[in-house]
Amino acid sequence: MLIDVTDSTIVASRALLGIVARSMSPALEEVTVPQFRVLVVLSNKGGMRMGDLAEQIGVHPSTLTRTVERLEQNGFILRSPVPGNRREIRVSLEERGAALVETVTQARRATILSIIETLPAEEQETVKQGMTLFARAAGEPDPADLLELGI
Amino acid sequence: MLIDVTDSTIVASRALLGIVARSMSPALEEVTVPQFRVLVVLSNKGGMRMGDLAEQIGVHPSTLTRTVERLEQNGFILRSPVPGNRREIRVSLEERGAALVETVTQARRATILSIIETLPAEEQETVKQGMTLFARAAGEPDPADLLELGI
DNA sequence: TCAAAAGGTTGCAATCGTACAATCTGTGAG
DNA sequence: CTCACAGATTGTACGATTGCAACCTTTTGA
Repeated sequence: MLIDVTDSTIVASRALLGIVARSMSPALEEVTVPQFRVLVVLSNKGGMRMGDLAEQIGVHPSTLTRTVERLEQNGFILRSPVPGNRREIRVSLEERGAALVETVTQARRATILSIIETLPAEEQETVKQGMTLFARAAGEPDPADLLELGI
Repeated sequence: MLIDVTDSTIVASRALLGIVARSMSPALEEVTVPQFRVLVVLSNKGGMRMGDLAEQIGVHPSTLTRTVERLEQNGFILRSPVPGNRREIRVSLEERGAALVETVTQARRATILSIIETLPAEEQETVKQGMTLFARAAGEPDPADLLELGI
């Protein structure tokens, strides 16, 4: 029985992964995965200093400088001086960057919604309860893990 | 209500994605993501010709040649001539490659199992039903989508 | 038999990500 | 004021992915 639940969950996870990957795929024609990670972090946590961003993402500051450079050149983000401190640089999302993340998020939601819509109401309720229980038991995922995939 | 189910599912998907990413992360210290994709395909579909493998993965044959070269040098896969045809080359998993994929799969199962174990039996049942319903409604994910993430 | 097609590999070039070391500018403590 | 430290960028180097074009060998069809 325990095996049953695990198997069901693994199968469902494959379906969800497919959805996530597909939702991201258009974005990956505009930016690379590491670049998208930057956008996602900025979207979740808001603008921040270069150093903090590098730490969040887990790359060397010099690496981030180059990545951010490319993102800025393509209009996804903005680098601006911090008032009152001329050493630090603040990075934040430009409209284009925010829109890209938003597009992916919306696509994901829309896909899931369209799948759930195909179920009768009482089955929707079951899905909701099952997902909620699992999510609660699993706890919040480590953000660093999610970043690995650029979520 | 529809929104509720969608939200629950999205939250659960984040948890599942964290699990998937974390399970993959040790493997990514041994191979790159594109390399891992090759291993996964070979694990799922068995050995095949270079050309077919390139098509499965969606890269140019010449790209695959180089990737496979590296995997072979590190003992993850094997390139062997096809008997009866001296043009084609068959690629298949070496023990080391199979073990790597297996490790990731097992880690994923173990994590999910450990989470589900924390639930009382009747909640496990609910999770099972919910996951099963969702998975069925979602259908099989397009393998090409999954590959995007190296699953 | 011979030319065309199939299957793979090599040469070449561009792009990224990555880190380390060195550097430059600013800040802050003494 | 000066010196150590903080924050970020530049110089440098390397490895990986990627595709295109050219090429070699083998197969196959006319």
